[in-house]
Amino acid sequence: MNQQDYSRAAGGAAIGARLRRLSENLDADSVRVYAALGISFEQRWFGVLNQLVIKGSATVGELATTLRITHVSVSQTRQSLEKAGMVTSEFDPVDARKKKIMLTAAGKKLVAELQPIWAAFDQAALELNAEAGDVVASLNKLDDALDRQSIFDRIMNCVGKQ
Amino acid sequence: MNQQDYSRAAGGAAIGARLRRLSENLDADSVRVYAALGISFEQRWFGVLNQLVIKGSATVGELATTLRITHVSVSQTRQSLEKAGMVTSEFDPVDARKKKIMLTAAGKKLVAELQPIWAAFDQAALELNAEAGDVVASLNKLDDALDRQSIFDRIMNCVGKQ
DNA sequence: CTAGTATTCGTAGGCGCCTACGCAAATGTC
DNA sequence: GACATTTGCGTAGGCGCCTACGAATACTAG
Repeated sequence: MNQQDYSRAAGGAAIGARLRRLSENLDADSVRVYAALGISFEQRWFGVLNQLVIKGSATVGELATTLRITHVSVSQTRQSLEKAGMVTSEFDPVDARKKKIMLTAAGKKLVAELQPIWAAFDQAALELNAEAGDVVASLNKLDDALDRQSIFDRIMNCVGKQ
Repeated sequence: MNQQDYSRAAGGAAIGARLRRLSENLDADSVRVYAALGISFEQRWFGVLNQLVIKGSATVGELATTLRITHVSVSQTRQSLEKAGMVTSEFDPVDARKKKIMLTAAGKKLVAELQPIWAAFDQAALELNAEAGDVVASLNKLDDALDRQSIFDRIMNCVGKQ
């Protein structure tokens, strides 16, 4: 057996830990990439920054919905980006509860620097996906399966049947 | 397009976020399961507890290696388990640097209660895996591919080629 | 035996995300 | 117009994991 023994052997209850470890490894390597290229970029910025490039501007709530994370997380990312001078925000004149976020000049410059790196990510992801027998397709199916019935429901059913 | 649009469309740099979200969903549902069944159990205990069942006892370093996490994380989990009265620990008489961890009576009782739930997890995971077109096999291949060449190396290669 | 090195575990603080909760602005109801 | 409800965003604190660093014990040369 190889070094993935534990993850591969420990059964269903360990799958969460396995995915977490995988995502943390990806994040850690991403951080190394940005550091190696001398670009000051935090991993958590990606989603928001990427969306701002696409949409031009967006509110906290819109970003949360699109990125499928909480508005709290978006709010924290906004603060981080704002502190770093990459975005600015202003209250919507029509609805003062909403806060619109947009790129600054520095933010646009950063994004421009990031484009080739993100392209490299895409390329590497395609390679890896091919080597892994289209793991992305499997993840899509997994997401769909979880939409049909949550893990919670599935487990409670199994427990009930015992 | 469905609600996974963003993750599915945002390319390679978002795959980490996607996996993180997936693992967090799994963890969250697991917490709900234990809560619904009235069992006081923390998700991070799983790896250590599971290994102690298998091995009887183990040191911090051994657990870290087997679980493929840092000794720091194991140390923190040990403290949590010890505080909850599920394990005890003692220094190895032969090598006083090592700390041996073992289940208490309460810990063994907890593990006994958990067995049917972990079995349900296994069952649910098998179902899900079947629905997702053997996502576990793909993850195994992905781990193998990353062993061959890290994400970091792959991306730096791509960046260099541009 | 002693000095330097390696091993083992711990604390401090950070990551990106989360839930719980609070506040202010907008909306609906009477 | 007054009041409750809903909506949008924020703070506080927690999750499981991490890196950086430090302390104590064991090992290795000379």
